[in-house]
Amino acid sequence: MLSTQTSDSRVEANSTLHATSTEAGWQRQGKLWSNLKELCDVLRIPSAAIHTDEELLFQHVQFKTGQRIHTIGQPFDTLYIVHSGFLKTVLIDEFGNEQVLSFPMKGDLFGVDGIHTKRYASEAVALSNCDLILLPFKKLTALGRAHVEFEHAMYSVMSRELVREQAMVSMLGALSAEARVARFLVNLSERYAEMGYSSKLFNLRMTRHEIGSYLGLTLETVSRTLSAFNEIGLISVDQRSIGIKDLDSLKTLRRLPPSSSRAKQVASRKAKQLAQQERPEGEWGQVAGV
Amino acid sequence: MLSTQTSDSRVEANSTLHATSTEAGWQRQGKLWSNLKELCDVLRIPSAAIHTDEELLFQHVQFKTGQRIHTIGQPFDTLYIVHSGFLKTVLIDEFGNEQVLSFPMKGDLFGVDGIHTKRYASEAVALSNCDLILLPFKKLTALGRAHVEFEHAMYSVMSRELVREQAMVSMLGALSAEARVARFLVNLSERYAEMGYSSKLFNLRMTRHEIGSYLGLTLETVSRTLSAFNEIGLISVDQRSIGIKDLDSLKTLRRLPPSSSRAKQVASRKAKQLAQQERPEGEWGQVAGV
DNA sequence: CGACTAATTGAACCCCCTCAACCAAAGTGG
DNA sequence: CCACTTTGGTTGAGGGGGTTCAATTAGTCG
Repeated sequence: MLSTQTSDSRVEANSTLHATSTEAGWQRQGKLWSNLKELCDVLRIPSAAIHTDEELLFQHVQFKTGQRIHTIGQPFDTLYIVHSGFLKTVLIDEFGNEQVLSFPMKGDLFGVDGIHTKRYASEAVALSNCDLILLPFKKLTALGRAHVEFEHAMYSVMSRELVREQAMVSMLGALSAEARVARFLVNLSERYAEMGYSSKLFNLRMTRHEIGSYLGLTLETVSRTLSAFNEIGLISVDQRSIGIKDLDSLKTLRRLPPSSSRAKQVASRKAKQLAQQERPEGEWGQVAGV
Repeated sequence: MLSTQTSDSRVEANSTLHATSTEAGWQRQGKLWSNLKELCDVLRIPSAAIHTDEELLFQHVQFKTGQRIHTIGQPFDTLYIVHSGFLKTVLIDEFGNEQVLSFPMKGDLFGVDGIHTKRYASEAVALSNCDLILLPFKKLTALGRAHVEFEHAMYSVMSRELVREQAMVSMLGALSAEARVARFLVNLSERYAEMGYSSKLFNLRMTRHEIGSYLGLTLETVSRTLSAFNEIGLISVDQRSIGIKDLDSLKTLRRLPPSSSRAKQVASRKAKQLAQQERPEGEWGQVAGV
């Protein structure tokens, strides 16, 4: 099983470049520079039309677990692209409470919120050792003028971020706690798959508290929900280790419809063998599974 | 199942003659074209460095109350800037439930979510008669290459949208119903002020249901909260008419985790409403009841 | 090994939702 | 003109989903 330990930069099979740093490249000095094509590849931007003879290079920078990449109010001048590793971005309210906004990982762009006010509106913290590509905003705008495709791509990436935020708003506004946790797991699974890791077995990089903050729940509710999913066979849980057992049920898990359907706690407790549903679409899907 | 008035944009017999005095200029055909400077002004973008001799013109288009500007999945090619009027953007889930994402009004940009997938990810509906400026995406990118300031401004506007969404996520994830409604009112008040309207007395353009959807609450909770604010003197409410009475209290109203903050508000209420002890103890926190 | 953080689990509470009744305003049609 | 319907808003009663408080266990690091 792919232990989701410190990120392994060799997972990128598409890139033909020689692996500069062998593995665990972050701590030595990691990769130091990327060219434009590599940058586009990481961002999942079609780099076909990019002039590969471009001289432009983009600096990398490494952060260790717990380090802060930028803080709220700090003057903005560069965007960050995750080359490897895991992070969180948080808002901090007037009482010092953290509100997790996102969990950037490979291919994700962050820092965009700083463009408007020229100061970062959020704080980014490394949840693991990270290798980030620096994308100075000035260089970005210059690139946009030089390469039409790149300009379009940057708009596209920012649009993608906006759509993602919209999905978050929709989720927070309409879904039950169980549905939120289920979607969170499915989302994580898909992102791991995109990154070349196992989508069925992975380790969470964040605490229950951070998950709860991200989903608008308390850490206890997150823990309970994971335990419930474990009991009914949707997943297996052991601390940070998550095994996806029944992806379809997780995907179709919605807000528990009105009241007629069986209580969820009953299902989790004793409904291990009553896996029948007479409805065309049991909102809980196949419970039995294994 | 009931599909909601598909692209048939014909609305109720709203004669073009009878003018709604609030927003003049939309009727007939309103303004037909804006130049770049006007566009920047509406977007609150510094237009100093813009060449005023620019030939480029931007077309306007008018929509009447209830009409749909774009739908989910519709091919994307243009952004919209609100010149006058009020709208809502919504997501529609698999069961047909609307999730309100934003209430665009003068100076706001929408349609950005369509850039990424080349199809609109949300639906925009006019809540009043509207005058919109069309901003074809191709024209935008061309402008960005021609005018450095404009390119920066567009990034800035998109960044602003992202920050706004982040604030929504934070609110939905952490604030109580009362705090959400209070923030919503403060936010509305400020936006009205920016637009030159009164910040103390205005009419809501949206239903309780739409407010609730936007805030992640039910319409009943919104209604009750507004009534409660009315009772303790923070606002005055009469249907769609809102009067802001105590802006500071609205601004400082937060989640009430400990009972201390509740006690404060109770005291505030008693101080202001000592006269009436007759009515049954309201829903406002079960002060003495139970 | 202790000290600390993270996670699990239980019990009680309460905020908000659900369901429901009622009201007001604005159409609609006779 | 007035019944009738529709839409939007208010308010009440009750229940439940999630929080809060609290105790226990597991994992981590000095």
